[in-house]
Amino acid sequence: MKISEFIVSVDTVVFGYTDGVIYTPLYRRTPKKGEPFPDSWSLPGGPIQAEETFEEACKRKLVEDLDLRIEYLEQLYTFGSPDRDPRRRSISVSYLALIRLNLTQMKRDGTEKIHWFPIGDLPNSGWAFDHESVLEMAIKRLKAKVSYEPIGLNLLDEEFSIPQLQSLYESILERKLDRRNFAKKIHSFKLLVPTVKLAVGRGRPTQFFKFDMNQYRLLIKDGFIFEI
Amino acid sequence: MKISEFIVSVDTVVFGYTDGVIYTPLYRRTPKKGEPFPDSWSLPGGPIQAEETFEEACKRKLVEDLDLRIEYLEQLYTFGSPDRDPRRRSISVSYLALIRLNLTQMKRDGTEKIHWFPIGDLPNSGWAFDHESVLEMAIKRLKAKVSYEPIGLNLLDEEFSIPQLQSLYESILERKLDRRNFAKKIHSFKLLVPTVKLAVGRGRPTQFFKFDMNQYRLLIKDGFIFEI
DNA sequence: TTTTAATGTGTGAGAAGTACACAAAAAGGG
DNA sequence: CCCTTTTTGTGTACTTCTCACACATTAAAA
Repeated sequence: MKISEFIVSVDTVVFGYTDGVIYTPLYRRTPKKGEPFPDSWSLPGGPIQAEETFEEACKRKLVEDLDLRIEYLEQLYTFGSPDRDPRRRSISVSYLALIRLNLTQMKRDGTEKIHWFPIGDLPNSGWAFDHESVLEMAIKRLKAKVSYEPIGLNLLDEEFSIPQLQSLYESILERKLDRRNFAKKIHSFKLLVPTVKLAVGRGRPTQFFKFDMNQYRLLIKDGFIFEI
Repeated sequence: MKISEFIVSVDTVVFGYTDGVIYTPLYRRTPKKGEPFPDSWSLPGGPIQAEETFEEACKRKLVEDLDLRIEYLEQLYTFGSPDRDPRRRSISVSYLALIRLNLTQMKRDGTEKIHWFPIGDLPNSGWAFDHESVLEMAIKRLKAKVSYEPIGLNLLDEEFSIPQLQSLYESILERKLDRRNFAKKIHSFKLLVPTVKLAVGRGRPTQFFKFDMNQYRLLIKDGFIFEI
């Protein structure tokens, strides 16, 4: 029997959050001889090297191409239909990454080959490979997972307020939540520890919190389920 | 930059159900020159061919090696740490499959290289590659998914009774469920259509049902969530 | 000083989950 | 043939969670 070998790449869907909007960076492919999909939008990623794990490859590419530090990384899905790459058979292991968005860096990217798109306002054509499906799947996964695991926190600063957390959830889930019920639920977990008060902006000053990850891990072992 | 190529395989965790027990078939590797893990237990699977999709490769291997017809197939996870195959870098895209168990076939398998293990009584050593982790992950996925998608039905005959369905759930979830509350919940979905009555065995005869998949798909579009 | 904007907190009604008991139908045993 | 055993089918009360909703507090802006 003939055993074939394939090119294996990683592609990472990165999500960052600021001001009520979730952004994802896309890379505009430069026209190059022998490279398919010139000028199309693609996810950051590329072939993995002989001795690195998938995760290492994701992180390496994100540092090389976007200078990004990842807070959270999970495998999403592996795409490998025989016709996904017009050149030759290729496999793409896709990942979902969450970061704390750095605004100044994001601004800078706007002028280069990287563009940050709000996930509600993505390009509707000009996608490379199957990357539009990958991104769709990542958005679906984020929406589903944020409801039963506290991964959303990786999109916020380490210290955050309840209103900030609520806005984040509202952005991801695309629906309004009741302020009082949200706070009640969050507090019922007893996983937030208050930090210093910050009084920026109008209105009553907001209490800031940190997430108690150790306590969370303990509760998980006892069968606790975080659920928004 | 050097671009490497890798062997890509599929490995499938198959689950079948009968008499209150979930079984999975494992393959005992024959000692062969150049083949790692002689006499170890491995999942059914193998290298994918140049022009087939992952799913096609799964199905082909299961027919070739086990003569199995699949009711349900979903991608599980992709394993590819650099040291998982002692020979060379290899990638395994793992799948989870559900079948309607054929008892006579399962009996026959017992005398050959395939053994069907109850998932509560797996070998505790002698595993090939990372296949023990793959199977663990598949069991976790099955347990989680059966609660919010009606995939368990793929393990039963097309016509089944409520008590049969309940036993299946109890086997997968590893806990007893209340008969009345279970029936109430199942009926509340209005997704079961009664078929002929069968009166085998002692006790009051049982009503059999079919699952109305079309109706289910309609409800899903309206945001309905199946939840046990 | 008054107004405006934002945060913080409690209560009651309805829905859903959970515990629980008795009736019906058929097979097994004397 | 009747009584017992086994298994299925169904309803009700109690508890828990969900969801809608209003007023007090604090500081900036007018």
